[in-house]
Amino acid sequence: MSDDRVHATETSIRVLEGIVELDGEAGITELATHLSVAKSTIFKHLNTLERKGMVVRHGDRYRIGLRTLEFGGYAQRYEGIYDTAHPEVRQLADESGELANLMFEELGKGVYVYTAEGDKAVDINTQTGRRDFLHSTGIGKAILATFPKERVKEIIETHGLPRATEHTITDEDELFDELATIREDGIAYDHEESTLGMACIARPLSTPTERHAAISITGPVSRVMDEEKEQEIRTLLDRAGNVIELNLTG
Amino acid sequence: MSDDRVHATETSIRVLEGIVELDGEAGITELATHLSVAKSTIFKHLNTLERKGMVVRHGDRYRIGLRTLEFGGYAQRYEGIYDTAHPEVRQLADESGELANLMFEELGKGVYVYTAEGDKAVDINTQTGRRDFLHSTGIGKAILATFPKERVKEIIETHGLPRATEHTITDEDELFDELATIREDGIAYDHEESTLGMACIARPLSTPTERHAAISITGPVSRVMDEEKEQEIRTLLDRAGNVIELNLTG
DNA sequence: TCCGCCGTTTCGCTCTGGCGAACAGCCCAC
DNA sequence: GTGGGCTGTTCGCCAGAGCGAAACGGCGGA
Repeated sequence: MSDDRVHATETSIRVLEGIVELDGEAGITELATHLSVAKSTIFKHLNTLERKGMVVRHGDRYRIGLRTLEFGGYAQRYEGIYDTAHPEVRQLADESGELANLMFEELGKGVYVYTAEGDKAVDINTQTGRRDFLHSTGIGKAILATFPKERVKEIIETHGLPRATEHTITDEDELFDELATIREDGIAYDHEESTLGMACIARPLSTPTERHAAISITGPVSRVMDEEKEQEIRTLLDRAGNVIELNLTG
Repeated sequence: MSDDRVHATETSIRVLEGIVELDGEAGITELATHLSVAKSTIFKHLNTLERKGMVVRHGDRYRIGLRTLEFGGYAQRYEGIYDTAHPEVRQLADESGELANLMFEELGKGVYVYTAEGDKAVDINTQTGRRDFLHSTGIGKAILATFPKERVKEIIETHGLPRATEHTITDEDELFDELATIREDGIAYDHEESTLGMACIARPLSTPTERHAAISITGPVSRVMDEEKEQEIRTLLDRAGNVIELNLTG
């Protein structure tokens, strides 16, 4: 590992990040002050990014361009898991009526790689590509449970255990206890740990690749945690998980 | 328009493009020869891109990272059209059983921003984020029909009218005639113009934003072009289009 | 064991990315 | 109208960074 890096590329990416941080839309001066970089610098970067479609301008405002979506599509597709898993996740959404998710780990955080809405699903902004901490969601904890203790410690070191709600697990020991339970049980729960009022039941996927992944169903506590419904969801997750794992090894 | 540009950023993006061109996965030397750039240069760029999650390495192979998917999500979301249109497109897929698409124009090409599969849908690789020429697909022609003639000429100048199949329209005058028909009719057809055996019926969306868009249903010629089914699809597209346009202006 | 391929590192030279300041266009207040 | 303050845009300079060529090291196949 060396510190050979291309500084200009980093600034360009910071420009993209800046646009996101400024609610997806920004002007040149706005970005310059937000990132503490000279206006003229931002100008040049936006110019090149626009030329490549990574950014698009509406008048004098810049937004993230659809070109990024193209690259995103490749990122999805070239993980074999996606192809076999996404129809199952969609079916999960149809059968449960709730929100179904597929998450991959990357750089110690969780990325929603596919999300499907059932007919009763709440309109929470869980959208494709979103990144989330692993410790504060059920689906994230399911992924963490598939990692060796060392790796989990590494992740905690880099990202910490920030609190999302009053129920978020922020204590390291408590987290390790929880992960042990998940490993035994094969299922992870999330009781309002990432969003108040929302619960989530998740199942890790054991994959032949280096990519760690999990699937989950999310919904309002009242619906998802109802004893009968909970059993039904566990069954659905298990079936889907088995199908995916079977197709992957097959 | 000036030629102020950040060369290093362009190389970084070319690296991403290179990975895609090499079927989504590449090594350093491979990329260096493919892009005619020094190995050490590629090395540095990949290092930087990896640190930012734009690229991910499995052993000594590099792939597009999921970080791009995150940016892609923002690109989708910050077009108001997406939020109101994507549930309708999903419903189109469910009702027709075929493939339903939502396309936006960007930089003179068409981007599939949302795609949904019905239960009989063929597994063609029309995936989210894919870019296509506008002249050689039904949904693309629907978008072209919403542009003034000048803009269409510009697009032809930059991208040409490359042939995809023997049925692709490659003559400029013929294309303009076709676009006139589409404007009158409100519906665009694609008879094996982009893929042999496949047909597509599309409807332009008139939006209050600068983004030009269209929706379509795609399937095998035998199914989609059946007279009865064709009428059904036209009705479905019209209903969905009206709902979307109503929600956008409302 | 050697050869060849690949990723990694080193090392200069050149060029360019980044800055600050000046310029230009727009809109609003007055 | 007209001036001030906000944009985006351009100019020119200089340290430093991007890039290439070549050398290094590690792995695997012949």
